[in-house]
Amino acid sequence: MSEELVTFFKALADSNRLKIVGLLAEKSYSVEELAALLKLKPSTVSHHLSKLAEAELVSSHAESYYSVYQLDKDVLEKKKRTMFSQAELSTVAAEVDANAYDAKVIKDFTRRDGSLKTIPAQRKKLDAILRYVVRSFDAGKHFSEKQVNETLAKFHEDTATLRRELVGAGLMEREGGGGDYWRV
Amino acid sequence: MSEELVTFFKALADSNRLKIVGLLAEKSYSVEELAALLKLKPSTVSHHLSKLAEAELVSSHAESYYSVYQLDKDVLEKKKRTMFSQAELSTVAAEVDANAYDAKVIKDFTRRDGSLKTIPAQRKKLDAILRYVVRSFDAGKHFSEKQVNETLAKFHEDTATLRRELVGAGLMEREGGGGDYWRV
DNA sequence: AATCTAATTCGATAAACATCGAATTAGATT
DNA sequence: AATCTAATTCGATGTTTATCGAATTAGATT
Repeated sequence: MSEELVTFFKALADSNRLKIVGLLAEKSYSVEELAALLKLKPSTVSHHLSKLAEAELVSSHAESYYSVYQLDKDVLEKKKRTMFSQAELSTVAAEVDANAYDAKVIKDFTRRDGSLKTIPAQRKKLDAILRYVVRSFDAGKHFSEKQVNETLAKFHEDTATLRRELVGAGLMEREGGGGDYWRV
Repeated sequence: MSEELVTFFKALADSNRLKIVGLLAEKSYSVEELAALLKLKPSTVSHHLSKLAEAELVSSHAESYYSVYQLDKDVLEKKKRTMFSQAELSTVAAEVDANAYDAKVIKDFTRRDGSLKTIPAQRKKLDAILRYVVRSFDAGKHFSEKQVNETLAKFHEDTATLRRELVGAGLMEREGGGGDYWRV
């Protein structure tokens, strides 16, 4: 998906290639002419044109001795319209692993055995850890406060804090003073 | 002028930076969060963000421990609108030396003393050479055919061809069968 | 004031890339 | 068919750049 976008931006991320686009916007040119105008060797210009062609920005046709290149203005217009659209941006964002943040926090705060080194002080990290801890409670089942504490003790001695935060974060609910807990 | 444009495209010509833009389009993130999501080190993300900031695509503000980065959507919108406009393209094209083509052709076809090695067969090159040759005739003055031939002989022995082509290209005009020539 | 924590900067490294010259290819002219 | 000419491809080179880890900086919490 977004590799195509990178190809597009890479194609334009060079001052000589931008000049080529600027020149071709006016009229078509052969490789030789572009090389003379840019003071580059034909082989270099050929290389630049192949990058622009890969991004579908230019195309060429033979004309006597020459390969005459022209700008594909309709492609340019289309790219311009879709560029940075909501759809495009979220497509790019969708390529990142949304779980990577939680995974990193869990990795940072747990030991090999899965217990917590410390309880994170920072909100976002605590939330990630709570999402990790709550997975130990089967959904649908109900637990006494004693059972909850036993499970939480495998993670950290401060079971009271964990219990309170789980409820506060809305990951578990409680009913009655004595304590009937379940995962939401 | 176009260095700014190159900076802009370079900023977007990397898949991780595109992902950052995609993520920031949704909401703000700290460096640490971005690093976790992209599976990169914070120092690397910092480097990417500074490139995006240089292109004025993102900015940051301090928030407790964190530097929180946000996307500058208005800048993005503006860039999108002006991008590839007629004005922008001709600005870029204007940076190339319009005389470079003629200069290259003249260099390729003349000897140290300014005389022609050959007369170009190809139209565009011949035109460039004719523009070079015609500079030897003072504007405003009139010349007999004999005088014209004397001047052209310094360039090439085939004075008849040069004379005919100069008139044909509209660089000189003639009046009367005998020959009264002048530069236009 | 002392201590944390995240961000940034710096130095190093490996990969990507712009540029060139030489060799080759593809087409057109003679 | 033989010969030109421009374009492309290939190999080499020096520069840029993405990435990391270590050291430093800047701010906030205790």
